[in-house]
Amino acid sequence: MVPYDRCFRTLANPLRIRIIELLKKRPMAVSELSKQLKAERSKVSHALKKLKECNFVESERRGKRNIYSLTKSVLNDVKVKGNIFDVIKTHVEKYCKNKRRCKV
Amino acid sequence: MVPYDRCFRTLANPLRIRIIELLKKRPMAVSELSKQLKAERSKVSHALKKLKECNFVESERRGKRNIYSLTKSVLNDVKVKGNIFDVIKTHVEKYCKNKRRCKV
DNA sequence: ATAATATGTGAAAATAATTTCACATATGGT
DNA sequence: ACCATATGTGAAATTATTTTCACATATTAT
Repeated sequence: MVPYDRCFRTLANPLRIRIIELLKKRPMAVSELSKQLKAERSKVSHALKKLKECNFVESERRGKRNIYSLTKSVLNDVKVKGNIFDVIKTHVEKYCKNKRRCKV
Repeated sequence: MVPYDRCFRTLANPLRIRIIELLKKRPMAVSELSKQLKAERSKVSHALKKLKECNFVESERRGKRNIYSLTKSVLNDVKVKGNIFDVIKTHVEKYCKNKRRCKV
């Protein structure tokens, strides 16, 4: 079976990529992301859920807000010998072991 | 705008990934891919078309057959300083400049 | 020229993903 | 306790992708 096409599927979406681009600058709450992206709040919520399932982002409660930030997988530089697929493979092996959080 | 979500979209498909995995071994004709994958021939054809549009594969006529092989982008090792997205970016910038072949 | 083999392609049908919206939950302030 | 704010979530409606199939094209051999 193919273990990493789910990661690609999660990345195959303009909104989700734009979220990642925004979070590169700094961690943000859902409402702020929504505002910056001019996108429906619940749309952003759904997008973040999928990003989280693949361990591209993580979240932390701060008061009423949920602050989302990129995981090490996305923030860290890639040190992979191999091609584009090996990069995804590495991500899955390194960051998606917890089946509960990422059923890749 | 997002320039590389199209690449992710193309990779977000089990059949297309399996094709790439097979082509890692050696170049193959459509009918052989179809046989190995136990997938409809025209399904494989459609899949290859998308892979080609994103410059993941290329093809060469040999008699009646069309032999498909992976492009350098997929065969070569990644030497990218950056994260998973920089890898895709590099692919797009390096291999998808010809707008006629890849309208990313 | 005809037949056989290999592949490509458009479009309808089937499936899957995204969007939207109403409602659920959770926290903090009054 | 009640209200306001922030976010999550299920499900229907919408939209996009994949699959299937009939047919088109291309090459080779007879």
